[in-house]
Amino acid sequence: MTVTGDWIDRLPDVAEAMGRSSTAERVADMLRELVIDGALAPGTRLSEQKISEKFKVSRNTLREAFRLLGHERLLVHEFNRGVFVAKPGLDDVVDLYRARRPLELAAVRGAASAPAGAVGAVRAAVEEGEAAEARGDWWGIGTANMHFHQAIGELAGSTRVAEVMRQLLAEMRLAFHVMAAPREFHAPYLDENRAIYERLADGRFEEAAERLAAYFDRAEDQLVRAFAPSR
Amino acid sequence: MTVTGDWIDRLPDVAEAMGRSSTAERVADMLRELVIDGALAPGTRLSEQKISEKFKVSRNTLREAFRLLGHERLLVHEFNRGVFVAKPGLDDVVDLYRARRPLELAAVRGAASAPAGAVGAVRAAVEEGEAAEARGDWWGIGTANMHFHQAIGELAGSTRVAEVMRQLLAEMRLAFHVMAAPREFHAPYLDENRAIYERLADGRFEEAAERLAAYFDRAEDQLVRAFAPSR
DNA sequence: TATTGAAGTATTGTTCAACAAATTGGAGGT
DNA sequence: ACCTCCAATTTGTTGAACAATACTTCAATA
Repeated sequence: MTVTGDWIDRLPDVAEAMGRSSTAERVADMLRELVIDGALAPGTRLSEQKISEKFKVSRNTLREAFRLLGHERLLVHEFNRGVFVAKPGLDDVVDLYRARRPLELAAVRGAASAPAGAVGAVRAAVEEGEAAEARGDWWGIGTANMHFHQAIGELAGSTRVAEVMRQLLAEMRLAFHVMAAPREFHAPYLDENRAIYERLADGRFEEAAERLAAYFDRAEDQLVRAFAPSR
Repeated sequence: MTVTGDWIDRLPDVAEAMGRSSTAERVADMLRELVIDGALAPGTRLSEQKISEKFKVSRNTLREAFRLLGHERLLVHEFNRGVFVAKPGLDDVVDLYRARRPLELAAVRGAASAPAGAVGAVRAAVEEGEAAEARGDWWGIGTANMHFHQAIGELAGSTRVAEVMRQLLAEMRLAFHVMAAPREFHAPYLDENRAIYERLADGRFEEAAERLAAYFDRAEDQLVRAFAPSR
């Protein structure tokens, strides 16, 4: 039995499953959720004192959490003034699309060598969206749409691309809170997402990419228009 | 004279020029330089106590700096164990190229709408490399090469793309420290960089992109081979 | 010999209290 | 309405303290 073999190497990384996380990270997780869900409106100032009292953590720990979220562009840290919930403007939205487009398109075009299960995740996101639509949960549709694009990014099979996508999409989410009528925004894309998925599943990657490109054109255009009033 | 006009808006952001930065950021800057230049070898453990004494900052402030660099993947933070200089492996190098490729290629293909001065930055990087070669400064060649690709990324005209590129390239820099013979690695690409620049300056973007793609193939292949021994 | 267990030590995680430095807001004078 | 000055508030940073965890050492055991 001392012939351990190497099955041990194949064990999943349990590190995270156990409570292996700092309180700063947990605080950051909470704040991230609050920001993304819109509980904290863009532009809101986050007082160190109040929040550290509310969460029962020290100011130092809270500041670590702020640093985390600052790097994700969900909060902006103004020196000697405090941290605020980011308030994406029109220029930010344009910038976001400029970053997303090449990453997502390349991921789809190269989906032939996507990691196992990646296409399945795309399908899951499509169905998640359709389910949300069925029960009239428009915010759920938006969430599913984010999951869809996250899954698209995952096709690239790159940890870093996935990470970047996660950040970009979280910021998109914030942008939706700033714009005029987010409610009707996502629904029209449900069919489009399914169409993209089906081509993906069929191995017609170039077709899928073209559709995705068209999606980007339309979505950006629409979102930019929705931003016209503000900023 | 009260007709201030709007020239004031065009002033450069002075915020950073004045001492407008936290000590945590300054500490992070120093550490970043040390890590990128190889003064701190990959895998090195960074003791909070020793470094905070050396830099004369409190542990709390130092930890904020660690958080910053951790997000850039230059340091890895292992819970309850400390922070270490990241030690990129073969898989990381592959991942880095997977992220860089689509971003840089898209930037070059769309260079027609690059911001003013962006192409000039590419040229500057090319010449910086040639100057370094002339005086036999091989590490300078590597630096110039990073600047070249950073400038390529800048063609996309996106703050976020530029930021992502900066991070990816800093990590590449780390990878070079791990690999076998970094010395001879960069020099062969000097001519290639110039060729790409010239096509860029001539508006032959697709040609430039094709050359860049070929560069990626060669470089990744070569780098992966250089990693064979370790990890 | 190799593995397990039980100290003791060193390091990180987190909190707290204090003070310096900067921004904000308003009172008061012009 | 505008400017100056002052006070209140908030952030920036420090140092010390304690808890929780990891690392080391060494003895005991199979």
